[in-house]
Amino acid sequence: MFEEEYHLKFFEERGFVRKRCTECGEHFWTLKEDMETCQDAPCTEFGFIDNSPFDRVLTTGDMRKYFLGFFSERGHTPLERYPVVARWRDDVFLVHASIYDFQPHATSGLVEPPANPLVVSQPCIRMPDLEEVGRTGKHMTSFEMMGHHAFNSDNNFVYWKDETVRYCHDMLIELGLNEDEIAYKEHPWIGGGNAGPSLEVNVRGLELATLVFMNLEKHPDGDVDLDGDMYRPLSLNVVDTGYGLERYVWMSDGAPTIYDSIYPDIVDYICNECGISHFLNEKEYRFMLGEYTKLAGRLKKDFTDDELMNRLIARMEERDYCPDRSQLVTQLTNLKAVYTVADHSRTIAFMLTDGVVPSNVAEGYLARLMIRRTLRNIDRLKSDISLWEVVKRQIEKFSEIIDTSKESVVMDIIENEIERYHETTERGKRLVKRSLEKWGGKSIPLDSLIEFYDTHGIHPTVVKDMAEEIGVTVEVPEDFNVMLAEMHEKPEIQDDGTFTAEYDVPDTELIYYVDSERCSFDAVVLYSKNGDVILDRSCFYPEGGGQMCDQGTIETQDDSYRVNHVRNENGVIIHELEGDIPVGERVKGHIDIERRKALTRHHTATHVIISAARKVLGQHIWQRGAHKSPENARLDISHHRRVSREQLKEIERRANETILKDLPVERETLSRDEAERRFGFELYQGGVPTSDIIRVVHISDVDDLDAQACGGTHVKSTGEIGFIKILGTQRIQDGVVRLTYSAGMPALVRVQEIEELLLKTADTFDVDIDRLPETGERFFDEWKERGKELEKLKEYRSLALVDQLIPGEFKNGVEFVISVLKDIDVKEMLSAAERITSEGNRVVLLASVSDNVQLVFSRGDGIDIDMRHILREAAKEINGGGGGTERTAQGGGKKVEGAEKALEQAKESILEKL
RNA sequence: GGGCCCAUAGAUCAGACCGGAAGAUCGCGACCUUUGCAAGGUUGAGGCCGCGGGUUCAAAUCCCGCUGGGUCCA
Repeated sequence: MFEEEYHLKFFEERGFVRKRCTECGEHFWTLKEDMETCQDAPCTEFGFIDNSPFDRVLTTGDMRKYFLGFFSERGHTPLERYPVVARWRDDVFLVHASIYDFQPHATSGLVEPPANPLVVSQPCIRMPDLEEVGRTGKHMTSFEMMGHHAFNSDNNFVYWKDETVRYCHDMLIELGLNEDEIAYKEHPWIGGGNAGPSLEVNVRGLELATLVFMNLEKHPDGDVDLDGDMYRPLSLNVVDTGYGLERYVWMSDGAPTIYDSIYPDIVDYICNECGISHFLNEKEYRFMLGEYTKLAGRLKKDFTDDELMNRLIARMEERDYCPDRSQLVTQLTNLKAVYTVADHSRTIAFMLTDGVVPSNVAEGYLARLMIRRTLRNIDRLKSDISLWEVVKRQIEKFSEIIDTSKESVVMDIIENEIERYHETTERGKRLVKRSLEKWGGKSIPLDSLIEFYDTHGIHPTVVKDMAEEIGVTVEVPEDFNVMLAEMHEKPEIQDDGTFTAEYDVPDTELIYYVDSERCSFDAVVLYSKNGDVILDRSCFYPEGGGQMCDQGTIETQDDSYRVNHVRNENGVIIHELEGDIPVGERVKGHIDIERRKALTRHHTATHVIISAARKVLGQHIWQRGAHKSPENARLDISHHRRVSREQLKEIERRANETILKDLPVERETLSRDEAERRFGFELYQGGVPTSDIIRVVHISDVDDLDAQACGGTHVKSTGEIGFIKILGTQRIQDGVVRLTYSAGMPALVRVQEIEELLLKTADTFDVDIDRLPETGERFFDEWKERGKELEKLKEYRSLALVDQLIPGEFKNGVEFVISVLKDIDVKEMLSAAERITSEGNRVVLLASVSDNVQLVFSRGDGIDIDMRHILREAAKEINGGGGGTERTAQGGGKKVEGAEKALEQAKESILEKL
């Protein structure tokens, strides 16, 4: 694939030869005629451990600086790194590669890239290799991808394959590498709807960079077939390179594992705390670990741990070391947990400081997953090491690239997560214990194991450990995870086929941006079909940014049409009305200005609220959704705890303070690039605009600057909002809190309503509203007391009832106690019947008449009749039914006048059966 | 965004599948036993069975909605 694409001038000039890897069969370019393999794992074993090919030892900071410097000197603009959570994209949660920063809008050509060419060191998070972390010595969940990118268009060619490879090659040589050692492996690249040729840069078993040349995009009409999908040439050709920062550092110091290279201090700290010896300056130990990493890197993913261990021991014995197998296994198992904690803690640090709030949904879940995994590993190490302590060390260690300002919030979040983890494990343990008791020494069935994990979050290994403590073996199938995955599998959601229609009209002139107070306008009809009317210009604000649309009327010379809904389709405003207006007609539009004003107040109020919430709850607050109607508005924010009453009142107080200060609400139209530079990604709280030019709305305050990219309508100054009343909070998801509030007149109306409710309630109790709480409490207490008293009295009454009913009528040696009562509870009748039938040879047939009829039939132990049958037959007389026990049945019906007859009938059938 | 689960006494949970008088254990109070403690015994208090509807003669139990919580997956 793309074979012809790889014959670069650079390769030719320098005398590279194209070879085929004897292991994997892929082609690669090298200066060394006799190079056999592609120099990537598993074809080539790591050859840099304790044997660095570089001429210097680098720290992560050194390498980052070096790389950025190298490319700056060669005309690249260095960029600040982006957050690890991809707020500007809706297709992914986390940044997996440096190019993600510029997708989809810069790579598609819709938006200019922030610089061209550019260089960045972008922290990335990759979860798919989670299980490999700590096991292979090289996998990490977070890493920095250093990348230099160039965006080539028809009228702006920057550089392409040749220069890219040249840069990479020069840099590696500058680091002291012998150029003979480099292999450029051909590796067609497909992903994210794009494709193109790519070269992997491999040295001594490690892939040091990937140079991707994106020049194709997926398109049904394309004529390039890749894996069954059709692709066509891209208008923009993008140089997408990725250099794994940590790998350079690792290669430079040749540590036995990447973790020992990147986090030696953290690894030491964890080992010390857990009492694990990890002395890399001991020759035998260092050799062992290095060989382990080499083997783990060389063997394919499906190796068994046993095989690996055999080979490792064999290698050690070659050196005349005599390892103890079980000790080795224990040490490596412990190390795996240590490395996992070291690796995950940095990922957690990146995620939380970049504003991810742990949750059960979206990227929040990924954060929780990392935290739980880490805590589980800490548990496995049987240590009381504090996760917060490790994360804190990571934040400090990587302060050059991690935001240290959020420490206190991050600590609070982690503490909260630890608490929850412990609660879940405790609850889980109790559940498992009960289940083990229930299955009484037998193994727990697989279904229960799945339920424990899927529903209660208890990992099967936890169940296994607990079961073994009490001597029960539990089999956890090897493919447990696969089974779970299959369970969750569901049919793919079909594209519903809806598409936005293309209208052949120019974009509508948006009057509401120019003059937000204007409520009537003249316009010409450009299009009208099925009630969808398009004008050349409009005041009508379409539904968007969580703000409901305007309503109003459009008038022609003779008619007036009500505008029910307004929408925006790619810059064209569509007015939905009942009927059509001929194209070309001149019309007058009027918007419902009161509705608009209410919407506007709620929109600005939303900005005020989010700013207040940030101050009260913390800088991690992020808008997860918002809705503004004329009556009220709601704002969903990311937050890890419930918002307390006090915090709520404080947010409300601050919001109203902002109103009282009557601060100007400023609108600015900025280039995307400038807006991002000035305000950061916090601009995109409400979503990411697709345009190059952004409208930024900000409320200037002395100590705060709330800025958002926002297309909604806003008041001129905060005083116009009048008054904000928070109506309530809701936790709509774990980690997401919804605030509902009202602004302006609707807020007052709501306050008045609440006052009404209070007054009405106070009136019922005949007290002042101030005394309502204590009065309510008193009434509730008294109500409970009376309930208890009533219970007692009824008990007495049932005693009296017994005396009143006996003796009954004797027939066939049985004493029949039969009575139709009035307003007696079933409970009383049961109680009386129980007493009566406990001695003598008695049958009790009771009915109580109120709105309906309740029956209680009971008999002494000596009489062998199923009272349920008797009762069900009798209940037919009152259109009812019943049930109970053989000895005592109860039931009832609706036909009050049949009560007597029912008892009579029951007596007859009992006599028949005696 | 999708799935699953839970809410009953101060705490932990039965009861729910299959509707028919609200239960256990721990904790709390009193008394007994004991020099005292620990422990044991006797006994008692403590429940809008999360909220609101519906079905039914009858709902903790079945159905619907809501609220609060847990959990797995993308």
